[in-house]
This record gives sequence, C-alpha cells and structure tokens, in this order.
Amino acid sequence: MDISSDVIRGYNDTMILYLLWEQPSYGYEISKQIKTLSDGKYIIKETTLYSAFTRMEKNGYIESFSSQSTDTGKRRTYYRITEAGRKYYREKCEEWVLTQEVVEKFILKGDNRNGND
Amino acid sequence: MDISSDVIRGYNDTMILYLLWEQPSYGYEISKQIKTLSDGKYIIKETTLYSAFTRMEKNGYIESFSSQSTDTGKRRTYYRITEAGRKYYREKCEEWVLTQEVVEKFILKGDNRNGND
DNA sequence: TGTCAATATTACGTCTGACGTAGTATGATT
DNA sequence: AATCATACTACGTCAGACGTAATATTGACA
Repeated sequence: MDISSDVIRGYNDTMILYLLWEQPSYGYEISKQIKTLSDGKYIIKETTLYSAFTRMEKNGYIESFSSQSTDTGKRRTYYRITEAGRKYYREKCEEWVLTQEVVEKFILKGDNRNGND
Repeated sequence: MDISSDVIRGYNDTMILYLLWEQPSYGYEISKQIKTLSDGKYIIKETTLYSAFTRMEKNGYIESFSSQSTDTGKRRTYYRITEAGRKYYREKCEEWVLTQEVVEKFILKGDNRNGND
C-alpha cells in the first residue's frame, strides 16, 4: 500500500519547510530525511522535490544559495527558510489539523465495514 | 481558515462513497450531508461533486439511476455504491491512516513553533 | 402574478501539483 | 573502466479541483 500523491499534494511543501526549520539543507539531503522520518513509507520523487523548491522560492518561502566547497566538494544549492516560510508552515499545520478532523468523519478504521454489511 | 482542496483532493470520492454506503443518494443531498457532517467546515463545490460522480461511475464505484416521481416531483439522478466502490472505499480508509501517520511526523500542533524559535 | 431563493444538474475551460522520462555532471567505489 | 551515489535540470503529461455560466423546476412571498 502506497501513499496517495493526491493527499500529499500541497503538503510536500510543508514537509520540506519542516526539515528546513532548524538549518538550511539541499535536495538530496531533504529527500533522504523524508524517507527516514516517514520510516520509508514516503519517498518523494526528485521532480516533485525540485519543483517544490522552485515554487517555494518563487513564493518567498525559501531562499537559495550555492556552495562549492563542502565536505565532499560537490556543488550544491542550499535552501533556507524565510520568515514568510515559517508563517506559511504554521498556517499549513493549522490547516492540517482542521482537514484531518473533517476527513476523519468520513473514514472508518480497523474492522468497521470490512465485511458485507 | 479554509480547508485546502489539495488535501481533500483524492478524498472527495471517499467521502461521497461513505455517504452512499447505507443507501443511494444524489448530488444536492450529498453536498448538504458533507456540509453537515463536517460541521460546516467543508463545503464541496458543485463541479467537484458532479465530476466525482462521473469519474466514479466510469470507474465502476457507483451506478446511477433516474427518478422523476419523488416527494418533490423533481428529476434527480441517484447514485448507488457498487461492490467495487465498497472495496475502493475500504482501501482509501487504510491509505488515509497511513498517510496521516506520515504527514503527522512533519506537522507541529498547538504552541510549538508559534514563536520565533 | 412576478420574482426570488432553493433545488438539481450540465458544459466548458483553466490551473496546479505530481510525476514520467530523460539528460548532465561529479566524486567514490569496485 | 565501469558503475554507483550524489546533485541536479528540462520538458511534457495527466488528473482533480474549481471558476464561470447556463438551464430547469418548485415553492415562498409580496
């Protein structure tokens, strides 16, 4: 059973902002963190991730900066969360709580409706 | 604060199937039930609702039938959930639980991160 | 009697985010 | 030398949500 990209839709940005909260990071690192934090249940697609960066930078939620001389020596584009990004994140969290409450009303868990009732 | 249509996306079908579980229903009725059940927090758009009907009928999750002579006398298109629809609903419920668990890891509730930390 | 609100649905077009496919380039490993 | 992991970028497609609008019936109200 996979996670529906339709639900995650609109929350990829939120997840990324969460991971950028404490310090800047970059694509590959973020993608690995998402996998780890979700216990391997969610693996974000590269294109989804990088298009999220582009979108969020355009929206002013993150800022990018380059680094050539890291530990490995590879070029990387780092992203840093902005104040607008923090605000947006907080709003999305509130929205999630609300949304979850609503969807729950229409969802039955466990053994309910597993038979032919 | 409104509910993001991006999260609901893909779960409108699930909500509708939930409401069709016990007995057939039709557009207007369903839309009112969604509003009521969600305590007015979610109001499904007409176009969203009817396009969901079309999609689900195409997918075999629901079947339609007409009725001219109801209590009011208005023409209506009723929808009835199929076995495939019940199966799909159950799957979406399981998926929701999983998805929710994942998203939760990236969401902070209440007072966390409300300041400038 | 005319009009308005609520009911009940359909048509058409746009937008956005996710993602498939593919390509580029470097450093590390075998 | 070949392959893998890293670190992206470009381009195009698709589906679901939704904006706008049109249509038709019934009941209420003035």
